[in-house]
Amino acid sequence: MSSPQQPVFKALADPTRRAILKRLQEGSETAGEIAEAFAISKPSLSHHFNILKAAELVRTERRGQHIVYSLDATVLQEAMAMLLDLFSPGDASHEQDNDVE
Amino acid sequence: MSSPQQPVFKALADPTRRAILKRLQEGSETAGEIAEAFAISKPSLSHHFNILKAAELVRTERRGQHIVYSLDATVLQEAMAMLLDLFSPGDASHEQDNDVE
DNA sequence: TATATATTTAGACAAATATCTAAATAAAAG
DNA sequence: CTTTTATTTAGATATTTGTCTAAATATATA
Repeated sequence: MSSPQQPVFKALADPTRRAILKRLQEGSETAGEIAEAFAISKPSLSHHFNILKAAELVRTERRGQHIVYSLDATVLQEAMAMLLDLFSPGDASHEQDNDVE
Repeated sequence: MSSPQQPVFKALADPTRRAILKRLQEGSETAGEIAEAFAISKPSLSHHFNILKAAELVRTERRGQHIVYSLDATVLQEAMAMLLDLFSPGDASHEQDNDVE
């Protein structure tokens, strides 16, 4: 079994992506709206969107010419659970795979 | 203000490092003991230790010729808090800096 | 249909990362 | 004080990552 949350931790490792999630937490936004808030090019943002989508941290929906991004908290919860696990010695009943080859 | 938890998320992004933390959660170990559990070289592990130390996720203590590594959960809690923040729209009273240049 | 707007894909490139082997350092034991 | 054991540092290298510009795609509108 290989770690299903690897893409999530990778996604969270970048400050720009965390900032995107932070914005989306306040409400859905179009790619363009998000792009306005950052100093990097739209293609670069698009690349970050792809990583967030791959990690299932965001969902997308087309609305006319716009693509609306919104937060998907489900996977975030799993990542949290994994971190929580690091706190709680003893209870290893729901141990996760650690993906070391 | 620049993100103080950037090193933590970077540290957590690597599966080997997460596995190291996981082991330490069960109890402190020497560098050598940890190394035995992984298929990579000791210098490579040492590199990972440095990153974990820089993120303040582990502490070290010399015991004779051995160096004992143990988990430091403090910073982990802060990371958790940041993730938790992503869940709770509305309450922005303890908002964190997002470190986008 | 032609044009404008929104977003993504393609391809290039520099910087960061994970890994390795060889050498250095530190402590213990003979 | 020399040797062994434990760990780290140095330096090299291949891969991954974040960024860019230019081009492609998709939708809306004149």
